[in-house]
Amino acid sequence: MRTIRDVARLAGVSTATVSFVINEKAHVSDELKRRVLDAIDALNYRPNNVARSLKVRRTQTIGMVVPQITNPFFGEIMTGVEFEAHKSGYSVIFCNSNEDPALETLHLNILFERRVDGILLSSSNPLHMGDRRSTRRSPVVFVDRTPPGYLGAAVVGDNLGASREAARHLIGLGHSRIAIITGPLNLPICVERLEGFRQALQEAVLPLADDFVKCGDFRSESGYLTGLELMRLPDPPTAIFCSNNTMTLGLMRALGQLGISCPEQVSVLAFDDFEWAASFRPQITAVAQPTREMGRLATEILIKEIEADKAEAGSEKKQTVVLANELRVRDSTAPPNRSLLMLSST
Amino acid sequence: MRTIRDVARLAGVSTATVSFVINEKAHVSDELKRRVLDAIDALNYRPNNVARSLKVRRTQTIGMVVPQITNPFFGEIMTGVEFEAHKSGYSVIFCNSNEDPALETLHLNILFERRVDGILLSSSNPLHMGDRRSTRRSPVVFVDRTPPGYLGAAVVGDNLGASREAARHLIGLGHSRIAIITGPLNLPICVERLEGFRQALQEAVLPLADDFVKCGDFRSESGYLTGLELMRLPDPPTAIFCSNNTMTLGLMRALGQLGISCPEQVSVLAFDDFEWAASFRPQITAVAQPTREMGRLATEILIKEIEADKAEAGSEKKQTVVLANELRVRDSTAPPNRSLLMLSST
DNA sequence: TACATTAATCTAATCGTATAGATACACGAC
DNA sequence: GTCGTGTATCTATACGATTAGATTAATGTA
Repeated sequence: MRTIRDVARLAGVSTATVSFVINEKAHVSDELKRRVLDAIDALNYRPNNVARSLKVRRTQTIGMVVPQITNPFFGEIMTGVEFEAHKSGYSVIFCNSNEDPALETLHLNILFERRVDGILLSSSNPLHMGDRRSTRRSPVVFVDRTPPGYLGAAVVGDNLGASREAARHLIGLGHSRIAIITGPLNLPICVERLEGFRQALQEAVLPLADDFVKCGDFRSESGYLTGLELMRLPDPPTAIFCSNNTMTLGLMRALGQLGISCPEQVSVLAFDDFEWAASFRPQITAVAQPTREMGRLATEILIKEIEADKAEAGSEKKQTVVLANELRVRDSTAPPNRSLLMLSST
Repeated sequence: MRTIRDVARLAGVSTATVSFVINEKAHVSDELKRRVLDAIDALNYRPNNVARSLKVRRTQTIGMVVPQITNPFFGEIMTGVEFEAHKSGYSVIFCNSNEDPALETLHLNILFERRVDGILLSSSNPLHMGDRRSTRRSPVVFVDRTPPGYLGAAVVGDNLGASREAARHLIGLGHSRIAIITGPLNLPICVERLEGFRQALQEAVLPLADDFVKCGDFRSESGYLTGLELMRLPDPPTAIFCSNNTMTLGLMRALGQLGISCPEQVSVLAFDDFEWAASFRPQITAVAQPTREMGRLATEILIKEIEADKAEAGSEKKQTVVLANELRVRDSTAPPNRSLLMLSST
């Protein structure tokens, strides 16, 4: 492997000069510049960024930890992250915490030891206090999921507002027996989604039976199981609000298995849209979050913070940015069908 | 930021001793070990992996370049990669080439300058010869897509065999007017998929009209457009074989828009399965590739090669591993319906 | 001509770690 | 008591780049 010294020797200059032409940091005469470039070419030299990082104390790398690398929701976020990072000359290391707080902490430590310049975190750790030490070391921007009570830099969706709007939509269609499948309630986003749902029901003076609040774990299987439970109740709901995309997949599978048609017998409204939702039946009415933009914006903010760190240590106004979500009404929600309802409950 | 020297000073030992206890490379007395660990704890010291990498000339990092980070197909592969890499103590930098050969080359160069220990590549560059120089520098394992005529390390699916089997399935149902939507034909995998399809038709002595071979670009939109073209032919096909998942989404959208029902009026068979295929109507009959396993296995092979490089320069038997694909028959394929056919062609 | 100023280039230290080789010490065997 | 052997620890250099500060050359000015 060639080094900057090899290039310097072949070009008959000092290593400093080679460094200057590579990084365009100082003016170098045309003559020397040519010789250096020729030497680089002849030796097929590529700078070693590890050495560079050690010296300049920046790696041009950001780390991102997500709870489910498989979930297209995070896939879209990652796409936005990769795009924005690459645009600004950063590479990104993606890590999968698999919804496991311990694994998340492990990943954060690994990333720190690699001296990433900053971290994007979609946390699955509700007790994030213990990690303050490790996250405080380098700038962190939270994406989608923040720790409870967190007030620093973050980019999130309007979970409460969107859920309230979603529930209103169902109520507006005439539903009064509405159930919700929540995610793990130690995550703030899940509490917010439940809270928005509750508010809408309260506005409309509708009851919310305990039976109608099912707590899942964001995995497909839990959507399937809680879906079965709900629809096997003596008086099943006429509409279900499901708190994320993977659980919705499970829910739809449960309906299919029970032979319950949607939206004729039960309406389904999902949090999180999927790209392919428009290609199949029923087309799901969903709350769409601007995922790619979330990733892009979080990265932009993080990089701004990283580069500000250099200039001034004074911590800027770190703010949580809340992006608006959009309710996309499609075919899976419709007015309750009383005749069918009677049929199914006999 | 604390360094190993700070730890050594506080513990009253040399940096070598600290290094030994951290890496467990040599025996250190219990007494000193305790003092070192206490000092590490007191200073909240974290080793700097950048410096370590420079010294030992390994970064414990692998780079992966994929054509579409958004596509769940690659998402699954990445999941397998991340899992296996983390298991072996490697981090992974994911890059998105966005099906752009120039961007792919740029990413490969960036990864090389970062001195990744190895590279996983799902190439969108059909003329990959020019890159030999850059890819030869560190071990490379191709995943899913290989360059034409490539014979080195790779993990791929059995495209030809699976396509042949898929076409046989359609033929077995009684179809004789079968169309195909291919991907870009400069990619070997696309040629293979077309070839397998052709072989099955030849076996059955069925004709393949030029009209029935549409070339897409692996994006949803091209599936939509070619789908429209196919179904607007004077004599449209009774079955369509679609070469990847995103184009299938477009195709289904086209059918929906034209009011053509599947499988009653046309059967659809897709290459690439989706996790959610079982949750919606119609449930798509698909060729499922073992994506996660592809990623996992490719990573395992790559890491084995990396760690062998250390020991012996002798290039092992680098082989292309072909994983079997599975045809999952669901609802989107059925025998052609003659009465409906008559109806639609008048 | 002598001197100040500026620009181009070089010298040498540094980033934080790993590790080869040197050193010191303890323990038996003779 | 001497010598060899093995173990524990330390000293000092190297990894490959950047960059402050020194040096040299070129130019302008009085």
